[in-house]
Amino acid sequence: MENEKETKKKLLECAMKEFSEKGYMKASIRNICKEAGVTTGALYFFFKDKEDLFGNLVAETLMGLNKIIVGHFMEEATATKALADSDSEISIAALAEAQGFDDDMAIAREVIRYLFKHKDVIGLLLTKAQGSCYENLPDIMVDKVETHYTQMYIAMKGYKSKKELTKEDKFIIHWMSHDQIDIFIHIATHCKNAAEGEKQMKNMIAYMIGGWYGVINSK
Amino acid sequence: MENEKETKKKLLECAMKEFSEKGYMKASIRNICKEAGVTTGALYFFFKDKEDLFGNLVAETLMGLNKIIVGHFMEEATATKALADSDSEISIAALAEAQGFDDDMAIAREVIRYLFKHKDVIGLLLTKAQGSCYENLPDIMVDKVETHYTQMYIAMKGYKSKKELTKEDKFIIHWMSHDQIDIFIHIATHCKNAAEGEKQMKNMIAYMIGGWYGVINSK
Amino acid sequence: MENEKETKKKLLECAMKEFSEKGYMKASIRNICKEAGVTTGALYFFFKDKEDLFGNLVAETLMGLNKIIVGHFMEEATATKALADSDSEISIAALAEAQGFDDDMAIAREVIRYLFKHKDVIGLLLTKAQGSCYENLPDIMVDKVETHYTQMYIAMKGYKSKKELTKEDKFIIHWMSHDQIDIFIHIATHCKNAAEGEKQMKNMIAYMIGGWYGVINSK
Amino acid sequence: MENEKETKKKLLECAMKEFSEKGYMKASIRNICKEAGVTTGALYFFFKDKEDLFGNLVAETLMGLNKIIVGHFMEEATATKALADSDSEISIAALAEAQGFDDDMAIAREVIRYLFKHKDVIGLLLTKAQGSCYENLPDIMVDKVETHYTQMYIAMKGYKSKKELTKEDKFIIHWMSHDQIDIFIHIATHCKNAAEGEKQMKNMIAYMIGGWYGVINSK
DNA sequence: CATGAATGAGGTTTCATTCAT
DNA sequence: GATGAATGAAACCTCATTCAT
Repeated sequence: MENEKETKKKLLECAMKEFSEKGYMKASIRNICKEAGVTTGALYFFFKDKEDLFGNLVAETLMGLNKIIVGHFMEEATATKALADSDSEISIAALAEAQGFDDDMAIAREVIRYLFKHKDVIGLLLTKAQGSCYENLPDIMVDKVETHYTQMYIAMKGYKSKKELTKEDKFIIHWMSHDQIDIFIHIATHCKNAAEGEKQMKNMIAYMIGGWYGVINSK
Repeated sequence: MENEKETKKKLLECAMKEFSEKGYMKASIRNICKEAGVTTGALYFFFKDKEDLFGNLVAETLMGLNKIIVGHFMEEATATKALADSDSEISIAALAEAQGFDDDMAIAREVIRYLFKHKDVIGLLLTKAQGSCYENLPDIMVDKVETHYTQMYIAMKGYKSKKELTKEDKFIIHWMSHDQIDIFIHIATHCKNAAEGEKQMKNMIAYMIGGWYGVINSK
Repeated sequence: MENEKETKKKLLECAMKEFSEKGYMKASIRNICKEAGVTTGALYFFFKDKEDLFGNLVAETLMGLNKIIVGHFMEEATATKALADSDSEISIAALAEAQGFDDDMAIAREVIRYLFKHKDVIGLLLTKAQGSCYENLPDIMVDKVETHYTQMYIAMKGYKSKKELTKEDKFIIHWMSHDQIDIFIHIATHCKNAAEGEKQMKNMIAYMIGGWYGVINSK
Repeated sequence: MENEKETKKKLLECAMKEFSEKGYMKASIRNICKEAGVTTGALYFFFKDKEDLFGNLVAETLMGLNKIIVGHFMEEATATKALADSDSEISIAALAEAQGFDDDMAIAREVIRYLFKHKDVIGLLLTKAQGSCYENLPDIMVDKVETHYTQMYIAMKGYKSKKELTKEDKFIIHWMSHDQIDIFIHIATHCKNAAEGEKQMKNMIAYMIGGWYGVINSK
């Protein structure tokens, strides 16, 4: 009863090690099994295939991350949108600043804590997934953030509708969304722990906010 | 004499196609040769191994890129350093702004033109090199930029020496260097041509400058 | 007590499905168990191995079929033999015709009804058994029929003993036996139900009888 | 130069042996290579995959067989059709008999000779191909013969058009077509050589002709 | 009666590379 | 310069079967 999942655990551990060292594609099922002291058949009893094995390593963490990101940015998007529907122009910009950015640190803090709570899995997902179905994860997260940032950008620019967005607007919004995700990735992959991550995050946020205003105020 | 380099050219063309489609690791030497209408033996006459083949595709472009980046940022670094050695504090910041940023567009323009002049090879290097010895290229370029940015940061912060740099300073400098490179990559991979790239670059620079000031001015 | 045979039944059902769809060799024990919602261990409690599982599916039907064929053809063989031992030559041919063929429809009808009563199992046996120990079933049945047909052939040819059979005689007897079985297989696999099978059987019998006379009367 | 295709030949020989002994599905690529004293990679230099290997063994023979069967039965079909378009009813039946059957022996002789000329390959195709793309070969040949036999049946029945064919007619035509092919298979798999095959064929043809008349004349 | 776990051998196919000619 | 042939290792995966519990 106690050691009933010993093998599976061992397999997952060894898989984690192998994937972390070699990346998804170069990781060898044989190696993982050999390391775990088990035949390949045993692995295939627990996991459907290589992808499933990788999935078992990251799925839970990924869902949690997703919940946090979608959750927060959706909340905000709704709030921003509500305000964007009101009349006074000044208040919009003020609010965007007050609500959009000042809250950022809080959100970021949660994200970062989560990232570090699952540091190794996150590392796998962000830098070792090439060849698996998770290889586009950052892009997917960027997409989610982008929706939110588009609303915020519209509000700050004083646009009345999405239709006023130029090609250039869209491009820079995409970039800033991308950069937002990249900041998280950077912190996750360059800081030792959450405490340090949060500390560095302050500058990162200053950078981002500065960047936003740079863009918004540029002619 | 005439067709003796025909085969090599064909091979390189087909290799470019294969690597571009599948990435370094999934690319198949056999496929490349089949496509080129040549046996694998022939390929190994011209190239030492898979890595060498890839290298032949990208080496020249890479060296050119290197020259541009190193060249420019080194020039600047020298100039900035000279100024940093002078006394007046005000002039330093003013200069950093005047010289550091205003010139950025010029440099960026050159880089971008170069990127688009070798768009396909650059694409290979930036997004398809995983598994080859070039997979860390962006990191290497970041390192180069970082030297320059460190000088600039010191100047703008009014530090008197490198020794005043805190851990946080170093971290954000690294991030901004990374982001600078990322901006180039983003443009190279998201714009159709140099003209569009340059157009989008304006906002990108506004973003970066804003970011810098955000960081420098943050308490 | 009640559900103790539930599992076995379920297993047999799923085995039937799997064997029918993929044939003996390609059928997967794992699949069968998965489909039955049971582990492979359970299957091996009820059945010795793959072959035993297949056997359990077909054994009963096979025995019944065997009984019918052997039974009937043996009866006939005895009857024909008795007549063959009598003297009058004419009566032999007349009888062979009168008794041998006219009864065929009755026998065939019974066989066909049986085949369709166990259509699915018969289908398994006749077309999906390759790789199992039943793959030669048709040959075995042919052998049984052949004994009978040999007697009948001797009678119709007016031979006095088995020894008069030439190599050619034996060959065509074997063929006709084979064809007889093939007719049953053809009907079992090409007709929807017994009724249709019986209807088509008329022509088949006309064909066979015609064939026999063709052979008997040929120089 | 002389032994340049030694390996391929060896591989084909061993493949022939393995397929003949175990059938397509149970045949093992590894075994074939081991037997040939070659690594699996070598096999995959010459053949695309298992199916291609099997195909190389049978393709040529199969095409030849096809040519013979299609060729002959098409000729006949044309001839019969031409006659069927003429007026006198009697002549049609007479002709069908005279031309349709009397020529059968000649055609059969050619087919049989061909079968025995490629006895082993034919054996492979007819009894060992299950699991490969050739597993339905007999059915395909039956289809080809069936077209011809349908014309012949119409002529002998005195029908004026295909539309007069009942379901029963079609069924028995299919059967007789099937049986025709089966006769060839039977001979190919039961006779030692062409000479014996041809000898046995006489009775087989008598059987078939008798069968046809049995069917045609049955009420 | 059945589970869950594991074996071990085997399956086909692909890979980058080598080398005599 | 290039071919054709071959290597040998490795890839992922599936199989029927066993057995302690």
